[in-house]
Amino acid sequence: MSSTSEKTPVERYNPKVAEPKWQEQWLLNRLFACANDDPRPKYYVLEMFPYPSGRIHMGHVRNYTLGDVVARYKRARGFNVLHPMGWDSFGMPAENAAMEHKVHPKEWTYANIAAMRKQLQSIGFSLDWDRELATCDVSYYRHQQKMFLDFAKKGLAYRKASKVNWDPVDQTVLANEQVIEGRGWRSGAVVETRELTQWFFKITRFSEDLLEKLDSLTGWPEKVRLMQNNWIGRSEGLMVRFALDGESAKKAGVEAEELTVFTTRHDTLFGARFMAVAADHPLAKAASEHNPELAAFCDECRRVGTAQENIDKAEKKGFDTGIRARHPFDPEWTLPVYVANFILMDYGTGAIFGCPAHDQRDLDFANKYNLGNTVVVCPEDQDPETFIVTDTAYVGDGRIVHSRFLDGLSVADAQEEVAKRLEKEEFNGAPVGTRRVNFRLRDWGISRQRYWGCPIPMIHCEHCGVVPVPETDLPVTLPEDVTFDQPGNPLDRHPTWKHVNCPQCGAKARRETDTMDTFVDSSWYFGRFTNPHLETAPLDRATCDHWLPVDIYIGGIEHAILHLLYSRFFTRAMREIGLTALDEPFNGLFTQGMVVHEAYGREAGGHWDYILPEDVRIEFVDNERKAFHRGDGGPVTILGIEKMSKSKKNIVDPDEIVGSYGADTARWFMLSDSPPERDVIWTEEGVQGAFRFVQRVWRLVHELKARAGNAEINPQAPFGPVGLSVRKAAHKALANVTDDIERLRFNRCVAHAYDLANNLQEALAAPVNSEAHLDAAFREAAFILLTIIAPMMPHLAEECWEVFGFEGFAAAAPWPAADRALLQEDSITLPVQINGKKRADVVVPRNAGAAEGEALTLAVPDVQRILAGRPPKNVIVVPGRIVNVVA
RNA sequence: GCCCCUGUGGCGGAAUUGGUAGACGCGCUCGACUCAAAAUCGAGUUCUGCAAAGAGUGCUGGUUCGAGUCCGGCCAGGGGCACCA
Repeated sequence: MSSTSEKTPVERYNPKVAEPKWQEQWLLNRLFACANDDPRPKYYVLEMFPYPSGRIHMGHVRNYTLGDVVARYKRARGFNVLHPMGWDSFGMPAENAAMEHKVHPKEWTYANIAAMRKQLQSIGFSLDWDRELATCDVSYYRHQQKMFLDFAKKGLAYRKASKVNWDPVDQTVLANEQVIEGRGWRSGAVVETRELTQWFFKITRFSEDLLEKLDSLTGWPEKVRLMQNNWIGRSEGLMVRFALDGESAKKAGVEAEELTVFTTRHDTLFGARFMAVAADHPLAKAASEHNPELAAFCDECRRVGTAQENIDKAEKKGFDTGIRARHPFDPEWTLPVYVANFILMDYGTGAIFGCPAHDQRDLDFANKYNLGNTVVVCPEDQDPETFIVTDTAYVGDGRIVHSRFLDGLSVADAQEEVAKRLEKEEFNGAPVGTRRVNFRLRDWGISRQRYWGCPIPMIHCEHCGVVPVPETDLPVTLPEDVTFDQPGNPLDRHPTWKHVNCPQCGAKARRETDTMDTFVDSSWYFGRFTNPHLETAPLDRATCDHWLPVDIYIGGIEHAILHLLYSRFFTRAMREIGLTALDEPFNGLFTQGMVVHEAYGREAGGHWDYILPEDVRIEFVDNERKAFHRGDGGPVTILGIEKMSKSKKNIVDPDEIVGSYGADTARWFMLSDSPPERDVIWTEEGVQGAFRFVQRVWRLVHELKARAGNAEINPQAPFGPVGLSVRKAAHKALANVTDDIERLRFNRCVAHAYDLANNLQEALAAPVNSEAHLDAAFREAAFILLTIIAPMMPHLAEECWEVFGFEGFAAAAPWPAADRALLQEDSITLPVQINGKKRADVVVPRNAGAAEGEALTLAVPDVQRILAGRPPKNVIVVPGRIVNVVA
């Protein structure tokens, strides 16, 4: 580059050279390796680990950038920071790849991991790679198998029959999310409801605790706590045992003498008109045996299944079993017992008493079968004699009516009265009523008919039943010689793998061929990171309890329930088997927004032909943004801003961005525009803006270097006006960034950095010939500027650090404290409002009281002009803030 | 249906938590440099208005000396749950 100007232009900053250089230096100097026995206070930063799909996407870049800023900042603040990375590496896509590309899942997965590791390293995340783990490593999942056995011993893992979505073509269980419009998402086959015996984790043992401890998770977003609260779904009610009329039961061929229901509205017991049970209820099954019509009805109910759409469409239907139940307060009063399609077997007892007047579903049902209704709760503003219910049930509060001894009571009092009486009432030697807390939460079914997962270490023996694999035989490893040329579970059709001898009796037995849900793998990896190479146990208790809970856990909101709830369950289960003393795994939780991008397309024969952003050119025509195709120049429609997805082609590849602008630019842009919890819109202009700033910092640092001395700052030195303003700007920025980084307000940190750069540029342009200590002020300002950008743009900071010759690495430098004395001005300018509108300014001494403030305000010419001689009615002086004159 | 969140310039957003609305960035306009472009630098950019001034944080009412912020009622957008007895 040639130059004719006085200043020697600085060569542009080249991230392609600088970034790999510093990444290598950090690694060589082991700056991010973290020791368990370090005496400094600990800080555990964790981002949700990725599935190794093959390439990282912008969502990953955002997620790990957010975590990296915190990790680097906390390191600078003197913490021993644990910031690890791993791979959630079991799961379906590897098997799909095997089926489609004839590549072994293991090979595919580890190749992806290698590629993605390289990508992550190119972005300069300060990760401790010594602790890397993949859940498909035998050294990881062997411990999971051990935990499974320990859980089983404690009753936390068990087998039971349950209904599942079964894909008859792929011959596997599908999760609810994998059933689209009643068909398997891969095969397109109509999904059947099957009753299969599956392995479950007893998450419901901790329902109460999982709910209660939500209150202690003050570092979690309110929204996530609320979602978990709803998911666990606690409700208080009463279990009520209804005696069955013997004669009618006998006629129906049923031996049962009673029917138990769960209710939260026992105050409406006198409004009962019928009873209803689920199609799978034992009573329905027993009665079906003697009644083919009823059996057919029950089959029909089962077929409708659990798909949401069916539920929405389905009409309330029932079938009278002929059985009659006796009212608990009046043996002469009998109620018909129906089998009904809207009763769920797995909530409560699978049976209800129907009170049509005060429950919409019951009312719909009663109206269809002409069962009538009795109003027993009357709204306060209604006359009990005239208040009736026809099509809309009344579910609100009110006075109890038409209910014998309950009349006149409130809903709450009536519930208490009913509970008290029925607790004392006896039937067959036990109380009729029992108070009961019921939860919506159900146990976690973990069996998957898949190959690429953690094998469940159990053996089925004809003589001994289900027998655990002896611990000495662990791990149960996946066989490698498997085929994917036909549907179904490769483990099941492997010629030898499943054939084993029973560990108890030695007879020929069958290995469990189901593997675990991949959510199991991710439910404890955060603990494993604390001691990832431990061979003798999943965790070392002391180490685990030292590091956990995770101080800040960062990831997407989509895991608000599943992963986060499962991890909370696992922590409790691990506590029961003595692995930890921990209450909760994650102290702080941050849910980041998505990376979204404009989508572009052209209409082509009734469908949208999407176009990659890189093939689109944006121009302004008459002040309007227009898009054109870079290839043929034709007009392109700008579609909405959406989540980056392959199908809409609105994706930007991190490698491309890092390749053309560098990692720091990508990181800076990710942090700059939107608050981290909101979606960020990825734009080419925004990236260029970030890149401009990278270059601007580079130039600025060189200009500062040219003006700065080598002397350290002496705060007592007599600074001139420029030096003082430089120092004030620098320390203000430092104080602001410190404050905002602690609260994860990175978009504001970015703004403060811009502010400081603007201020410094202004100061450099100021016509100063000589001013005492100005060189030291510039040196200090450069140091502060680099300190505050270092967590966000670590490579640039490092390169500039070297330009200035500051000591050591920027990445290892301690965080300086802002000089608070510089943040206070001697006199301040207060806005003056007159009747709430800003009209003037007044300059007052920093410590001016209300009286002095008022006097100075009333002396301001503008104020006097507006008041025009009239005395103000009131003057409110908020010291240091504002003055409001009421005229 | 129930529960929750969010509405601020052309755009992303800021506003010390009741105290100067629009920081900072993007975009746009004008100018300087250049043969030219890029890069860079300077000026401007909520709306109406030449200006003085006035209006302004989804709409509407209220509390307050003072409301983007608090309260009531609407409207719009987004999310979660849902035959849960």
